[in-house]
Amino acid sequence: MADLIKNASQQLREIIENSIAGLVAKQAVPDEALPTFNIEIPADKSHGDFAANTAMVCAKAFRMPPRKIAELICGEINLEGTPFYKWEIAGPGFINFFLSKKWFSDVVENVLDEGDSYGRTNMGTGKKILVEFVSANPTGPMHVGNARGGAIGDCLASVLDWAGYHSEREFYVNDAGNQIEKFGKSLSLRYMQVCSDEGRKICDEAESDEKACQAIYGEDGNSEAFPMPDDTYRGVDIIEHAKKYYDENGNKLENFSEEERKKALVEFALPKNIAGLERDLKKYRIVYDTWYKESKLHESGETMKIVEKLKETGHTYEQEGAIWFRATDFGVDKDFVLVRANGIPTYVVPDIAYHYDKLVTRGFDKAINVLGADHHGYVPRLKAALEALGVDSGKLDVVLMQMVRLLRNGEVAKLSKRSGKAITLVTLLEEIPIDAARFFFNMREANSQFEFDLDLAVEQSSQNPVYYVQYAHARLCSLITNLKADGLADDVNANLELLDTEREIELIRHIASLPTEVNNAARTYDPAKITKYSIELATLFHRFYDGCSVKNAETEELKAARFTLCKAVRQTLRNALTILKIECPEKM
RNA sequence: GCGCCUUUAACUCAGCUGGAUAGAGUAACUGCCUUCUAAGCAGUAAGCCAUUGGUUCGAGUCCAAUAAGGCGCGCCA
Repeated sequence: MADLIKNASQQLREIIENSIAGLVAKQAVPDEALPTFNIEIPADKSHGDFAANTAMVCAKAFRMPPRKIAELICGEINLEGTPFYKWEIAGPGFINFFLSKKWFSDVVENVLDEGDSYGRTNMGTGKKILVEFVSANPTGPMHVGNARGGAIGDCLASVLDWAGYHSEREFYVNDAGNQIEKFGKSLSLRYMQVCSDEGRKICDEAESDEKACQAIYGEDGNSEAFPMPDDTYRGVDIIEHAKKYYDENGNKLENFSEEERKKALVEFALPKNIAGLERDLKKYRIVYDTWYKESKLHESGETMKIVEKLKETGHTYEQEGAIWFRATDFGVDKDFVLVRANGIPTYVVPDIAYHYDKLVTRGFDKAINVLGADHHGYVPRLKAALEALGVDSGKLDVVLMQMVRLLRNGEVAKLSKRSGKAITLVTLLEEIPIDAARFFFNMREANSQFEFDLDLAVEQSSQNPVYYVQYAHARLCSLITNLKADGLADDVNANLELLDTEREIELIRHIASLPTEVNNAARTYDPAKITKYSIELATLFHRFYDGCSVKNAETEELKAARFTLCKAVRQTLRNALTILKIECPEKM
C-alpha cells in the first residue's frame, strides 16, 4: 500500500523542518515557532513536482524577506538519499523540488508489484462506515433520482473501501407507515375494479395482460376508465398486482373487509416489489449488505422505545394531544411532532430509531446517507434528536444530491423512448448501457444539478467519455498482446529510468497519484474524482501512445521499458474502473 | 418571511486544507492514418471566476451584503 506521492511529500516536509532546525541552531534565523506551511503539487510542471511555501509563511515570524529565507533554507538542504535531485527558488519565494528518475521508475514497479490492489490506502484504518443509499419507496418503481443515488452511493462505498474503511451498503425499506396504507388502499381499489363486471370486461377484451392494464389505466395513460382518488398510487404496476392476484386467487377478497383485503394484497404485492428492487439494482451492479426493514423497528418495539427515551431527556412536550420534540433546544428553527394526536408516530420516529440502531446498537463509526436535496430540511431534525439521545450527530453525514434532468435531442425528456411511460431506473437502463449510466452519474459531484444527455450516453464515439476511457483500455490490451506475440517476455527486466520524455513522465506522475486521489475522494465523499481520474489517465495514455511508439522504439531497452509502463497503465486504469464498477473491454 | 444549495469560456463542468500565467470536454476552425486500434493525437480561438465591499504578503477559493436560479419550511415521507 505504498503511496509514493505521500511518502515523498512527507519526506520533503522533514527535510525542510530539519533545515530550519539547523538554521535555528546556527542562530541564522530567530527561534520562533514554525508557522504551518504547505507542500503542494504545482499546476505548472515547470515549477517542479512539489512546491513549499515555507519561506513566505515564515516572513513575518523571521522578519526577513521570503526569498532570503528560501536561500537560507536551501543552503542547509542535502538531497542525497532522498527522492529528489534538485531544488529551485522561484516566484515570490516558493521552493520547488524535482523528483529523480529513480522515483518515477519506482512508481511503475510499485504498480506492478501491488497489482489489483494498487490504489488502496489505509487512511480509514478499518473504521466502520455504513452507506445508506437509494432506499426507494417499495410501493413503486425506482425513478431517475434513484439511478443517480445508486451510482453515487455504490461508488462511494467502493471508494471508502479502497481508502481503508470497512464500508457496508444498506437499503432502508420503508415497508410500514402511511405510504404502505396508501399502497394497500390503491391495490384494494384496483382489485375491486378487476373483480367488477365492467373492469373484467375491459380486461377480457384486451389481448394481453399489459393491454388490460393499459385499458383500465386509460388509452392515453391519463384519463382512467376508473378514476382513483387523489391519495392513491395510480401507476400501472398497481393494476398489474391486482390483476395477478385475481388471476391466481379469483375474487375471494371481494367480500372481505376493506382492512383484510388491504392486508392480503399488501402481503401479496410488497415482497414482489422488494424482490424487484433487489433484482433491478443488481442489474445495475449494486448489491447490498443489508436490506433493513422499517417494520422490524415497529415489531421489536424500538420505535415506541425511542419516544420514551426522548421523553426522558426532557426535550419533549405535549400540545393539542400530540407529542412534540423541542428541536429549538438544539438550534433547529422549528419543533416537530413525534407522535400524532391519533397515537401514531410520524416518519421521523422510526428514522431516529433506525439511526440510533446504526450508530449505537450496531456501532458504526460513521453513517453516510445519500439523499435527494429535497430532504435537506430533515437532516438537522434527525441530528437534533440524536444529540438529545446522547449520540454524536457528527457521526451522521449526509450527501445531498441535486435533481437530474434528462435530455434527449436537447430537450428535457420525461418519457421512455421504448415504453413511452415515465422514465424509471429500469427503462433508463434499457435505453442506455449500464457502464454509461454508472459513469455519467459519477461524472459530476452529487451536489450539482446536472443534465444527463441520453443521446451522448448511447453514442459510441469519442464524444462519449465512457467510450474514450474504455477505448484506452482496449488499446492497451491490444498493444500488450501484440508486443508479447512479438517476443517480449511478460516479466522482461526493464530499465525504467529510460522513460524520460515529457509524455512518459506526465503519465507516470498521474499513475502515482491514484492513492492520493482515492483518499481525496473518500475524504470529500466524492467518487466523481475517480471518474475524472480515469478520464485524465486515458488522455495521458492516448497522448503517450501517439508520441511514443513502443513497437518501434529506438532501442530494445526502451521498448521493454515502455512495454512495462503500458502494463502499469493498464493495471492502474483497471483499478480505477473497478472502483466504479465499469467494465474494461479488451477489444472494441 | 426564514433556511439550505448553485452562479467560472458559446454549452456542460473541474479547480484538493487560500498560492505563481484560471483548466478540461463539447461545439467552431486548422493540421496528422503505406507505421502498435483515427472510438486517437496536435494546434487555433474563446474569461470582469454573478456584483460590491472586507480579511492578508496573496482571494475563483475565506467573511459580509446584493442579484439571479433551484429546493425546503405539514400531526406527508
